[in-house]
Amino acid sequence: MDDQLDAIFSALSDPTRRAILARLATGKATVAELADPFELSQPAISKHLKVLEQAGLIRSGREANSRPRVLEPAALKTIADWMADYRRFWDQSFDRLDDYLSKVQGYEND
Amino acid sequence: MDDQLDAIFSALSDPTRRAILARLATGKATVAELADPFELSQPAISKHLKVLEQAGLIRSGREANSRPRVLEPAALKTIADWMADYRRFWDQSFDRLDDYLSKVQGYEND
DNA sequence: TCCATACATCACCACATAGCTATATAGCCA
DNA sequence: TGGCTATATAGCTATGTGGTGATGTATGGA
Repeated sequence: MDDQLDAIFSALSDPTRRAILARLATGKATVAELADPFELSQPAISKHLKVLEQAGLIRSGREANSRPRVLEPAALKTIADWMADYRRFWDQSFDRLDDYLSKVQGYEND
Repeated sequence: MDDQLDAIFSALSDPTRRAILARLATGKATVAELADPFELSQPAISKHLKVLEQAGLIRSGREANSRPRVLEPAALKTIADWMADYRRFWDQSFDRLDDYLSKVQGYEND
């Protein structure tokens, strides 16, 4: 799971890849559609997509002869969980809300 | 600010650096203390610390002839803010809580 | 069957990164 | 001043990453 964090953070460290995720947040897209905003070659985009897919941030589908990508949000939850340990450092009010929610939702309280 | 995200995500993509942050979450520490758990040379640790510092994730102090590091949580908030755009994809209940808090805090004065 | 489309993969290059050892620098103390 | 401690920097090597153009592969249609 350390490896997973490595892969996810590393994938997110590139602005092209973050832009691709932002596009996929609006819905699935083909490789050509994802490549369109960039001045990069198609193989370069395919490489970025491979990095994102291996990090678990996106998935590939198959429709006719295109391979549309979709966002895979679970991977982002992985880093949100990692960050939870640090949240208290930057946002105490967040902690208060979290406490409130735990109680409301009936989660256990430690 | 894209550069900042690059630097932060890139810094977090290394398990040694994440372990260093975890240690610093328990309080400030000298380079020697931070290096202790690892089988790496002292210069290797100093390099990692430089990466973390340039990403804004830690700060250096000065005490006698040591240079203790402390956590700098604001940088983590930067990526939390980036992730906020995606939170709806993995946790709808989180959204509900967030709405609740915005309202509650809208009537508070802190 | 043959061609076009959409994409993946290959082979290569330039540069960045992580590690090492050796050495430099800064503060403290005798 | 000289020496000890703590840490940074320099110089080197090996490997990883991001880009390219060329080529391979799968699907759909004429």
